[in-house]
Amino acid sequence: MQERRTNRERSEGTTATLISTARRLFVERGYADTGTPDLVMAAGVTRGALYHHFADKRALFRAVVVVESRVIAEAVERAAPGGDDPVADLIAGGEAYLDAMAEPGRSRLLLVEAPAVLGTAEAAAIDAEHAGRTLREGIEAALAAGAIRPLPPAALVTLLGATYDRAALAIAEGAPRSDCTAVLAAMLDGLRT
Amino acid sequence: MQERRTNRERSEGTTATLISTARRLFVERGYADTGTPDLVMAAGVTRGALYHHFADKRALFRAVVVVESRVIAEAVERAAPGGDDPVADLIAGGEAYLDAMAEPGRSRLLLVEAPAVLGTAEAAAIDAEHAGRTLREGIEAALAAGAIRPLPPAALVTLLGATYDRAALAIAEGAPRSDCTAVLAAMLDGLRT
DNA sequence: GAACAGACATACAGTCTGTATGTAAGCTGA
DNA sequence: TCAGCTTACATACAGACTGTATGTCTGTTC
Repeated sequence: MQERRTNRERSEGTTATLISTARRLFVERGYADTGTPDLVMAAGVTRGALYHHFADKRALFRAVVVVESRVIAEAVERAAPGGDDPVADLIAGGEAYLDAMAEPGRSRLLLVEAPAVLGTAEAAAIDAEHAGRTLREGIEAALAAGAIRPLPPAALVTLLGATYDRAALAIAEGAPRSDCTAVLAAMLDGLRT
Repeated sequence: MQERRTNRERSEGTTATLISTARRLFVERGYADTGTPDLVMAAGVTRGALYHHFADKRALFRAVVVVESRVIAEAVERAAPGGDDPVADLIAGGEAYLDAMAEPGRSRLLLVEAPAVLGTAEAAAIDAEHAGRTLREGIEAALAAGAIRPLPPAALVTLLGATYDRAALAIAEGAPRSDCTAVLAAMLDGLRT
């Protein structure tokens, strides 16, 4: 019953197991309260494997954040592929974002722990390649179409993104989603031409 | 030259020294990278003193967060004591908030580390007693005066607060303040009746 | 198939946190 | 005023964790 595997398969399998296990534990207990001994035990490997594939615990956490960010961005893009009404796309993308962020623990991982562990700069850079990118594209499209007021795009992306982020966190902590979306809609109104 | 001090004076002096030293080090290096040995060395006391006055490292951090929050809230209240134009007060308070948050490291401490270390619930509770309270009062006044649309107050406070928070962080990281305030003003416009 | 590289497993060193114990100084009632 | 008590520390210790160094075994390559 010895399963014979190529080296590449071994590596990919081990890293995938580590990342998925880390994702679960970091979500359940948080980064600081998840020790690498526990983590590798749950993954069925040893700390040697972890430190062979990742520079340190932080690098593993970063990998988890990248995977989660990618999942979010894909969900948003699926919901708002970019039609002829940019503001409607923004709203649809926002709803999809809140849906994707409803996955338990995800908002804490991406919005609370990631900036603290990786630093705001690195966390923002990861976001800018994924969910943040979809928001930026949506805003640029709306600006180009003249649908929203000519404001600095970078600040628009940052502040509108922050609003959606905190809405996701609030909903995860039990706030009524309809209340949040009502306020979000009003704020978006203010950006309209 | 033995200075004779009452026990109460000793305690107050030691805790004050610990808190101010911790504030400096947590701001400079962050919570996780500030060890208690370093901290007490810088404060000129021993770890025994620290653990005599605080339950654990987290409790000391919490004390720092409370002090900083209080400073912010006082600055905001000084700038917006509550006049007859609630929206103008909101804007003035927001400016004061951004000013107060410009103190280097403060935004990271309060907006990034506090939620990660204390948890979002406890960080939000502390905020709700200080800066968050001033915002809530401002919004309630504006709602009562009919100056802004009748939206759920809790969601308004949360999401508008989030926008100001992220603006403070962005400014601390070099974003042009005028860009941020322009977008903030537009979003506030959306809330107006 | 021999040399090499990759993928781990194990052992170790350093550091940190929280606790338990010891001590000196303030406080308090008779 | 002083014996007894309490507060405010200082010191010593135990447990845990992170990152590194070293050893081994399997796949790969020439």
